Amino acid sequence: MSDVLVVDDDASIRKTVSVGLTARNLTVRTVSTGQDAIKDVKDNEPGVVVLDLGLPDIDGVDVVREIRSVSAVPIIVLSADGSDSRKVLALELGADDYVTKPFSMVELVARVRVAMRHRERIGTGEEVPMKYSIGNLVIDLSEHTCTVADKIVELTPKEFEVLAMLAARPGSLVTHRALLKRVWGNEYSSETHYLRVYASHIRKKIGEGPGIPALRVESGVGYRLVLENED
Amino acid sequence: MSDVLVVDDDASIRKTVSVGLTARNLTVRTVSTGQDAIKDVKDNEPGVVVLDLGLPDIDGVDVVREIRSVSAVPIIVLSADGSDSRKVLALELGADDYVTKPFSMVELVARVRVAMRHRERIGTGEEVPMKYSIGNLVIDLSEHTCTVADKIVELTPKEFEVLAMLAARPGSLVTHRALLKRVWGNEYSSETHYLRVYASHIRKKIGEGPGIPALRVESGVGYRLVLENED
DNA sequence: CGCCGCTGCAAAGATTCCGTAAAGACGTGC
DNA sequence: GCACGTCTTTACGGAATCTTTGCAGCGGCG
Repeated sequence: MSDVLVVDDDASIRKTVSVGLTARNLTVRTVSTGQDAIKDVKDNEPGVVVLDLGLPDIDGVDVVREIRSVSAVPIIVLSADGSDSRKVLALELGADDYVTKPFSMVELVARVRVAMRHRERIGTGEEVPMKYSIGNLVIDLSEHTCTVADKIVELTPKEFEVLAMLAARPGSLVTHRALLKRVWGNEYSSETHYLRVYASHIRKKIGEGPGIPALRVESGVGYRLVLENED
Repeated sequence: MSDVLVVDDDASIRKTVSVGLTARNLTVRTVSTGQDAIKDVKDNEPGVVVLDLGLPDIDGVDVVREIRSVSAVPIIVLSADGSDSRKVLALELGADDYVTKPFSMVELVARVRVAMRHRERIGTGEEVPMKYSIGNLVIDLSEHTCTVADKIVELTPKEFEVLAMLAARPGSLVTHRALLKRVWGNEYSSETHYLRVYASHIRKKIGEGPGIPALRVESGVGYRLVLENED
């Protein structure tokens, strides 16, 4: 229930985290590989998983996918640096939070506590969808594919992340800042020219027409994905 | 809950207001000094406060300040004449509306009702609602959209902010200064010509008609969004 | 009535923001 | 090294937005 599974190949991090969390009255179990992590989740149903993305055997993103296929346990991802694009992918796949290394123990403990409180809620129906459809556009997070009218559209990683974030809230405005923070990292939150370029690419790739959502800009604020009905 | 505290040193006004509001099924309590008013707010938590600015003991503006420091109760200010500059000050300190003496009972009752409706919203836990509806006008903050009778109205960022601020307190007066401060920043707080231009744009975009709130100006003071019922 | 402050509105100018293309930088695999 | 895909950076025309300005109308007041 209040046990934490820590997954990291680095023994010193396992030690630090383990000691830190134990000191806060949490039961900790540590493993060093993705295989063991998945097995432990199946066997012991931990309360929270703290997962390093850089594992020796399986890519951390795949571990998230695997865990999500069998459990709704909150996952906190440890990413090597802020620009690691896999952390975004991990979040899209259902990870709940991430912490960038190096991190302070206080921070991690805080996140773990938040995740535990969250956990009580997700059991009650609100699942993280693995697939977003807006008209003929389908973003499949688990397959990591984008299709328009059942035809696969090849997107680069960054294009996919931007589009996935917009597709997660169809019709809603997503600010420049939010997009930049999540896809490029906190420190890029004012480099809006990236968005201009990627918006252009995405539009070209998904095309336009009835049933295809349009990527609309709100000048100076952000972007949104809308399915329009021409009058 | 639906009780009104009337604060005025003039006994005849206390009587008039008291009778008028009671006739509309409202519970009325009257006091004659600022001291008593503040005490009553603390002790009895009235639903609305009707406050005369010209009190014998404490300046009305200070009473507003005091009440605001302990309660979010809507305050309707009574000012001696239209040129009383303290009414603007009172509004900026958090009063919700003002009525100039002499006033008609219908007018005051209407203001009290608006204030009560406003209060119900803040009372029900939803301190910062993500959506404001006034008749057919809906401002959705999370989607960042504005619709009139379910049709999307495209607003520029500044237009949206101005309208959202007014929609957050439907019927209540929002001062020029408050609008300018929030939308343009502190240093623009006297450039009222911006407001004239944007008020014009907003009116043109949301249109007018039954169910559509009107953007009314209170000359020299501020703007308000009111849903009118033409007779 | 004339003056004055405030407003609504329109139009033009200034500024910021966007879309697009194109070229350089970077890493990966051959 | 070379080819390739991706990301980053830059530049510029055009669009959208913001700011400024001018003028007419309205109401209060002497």
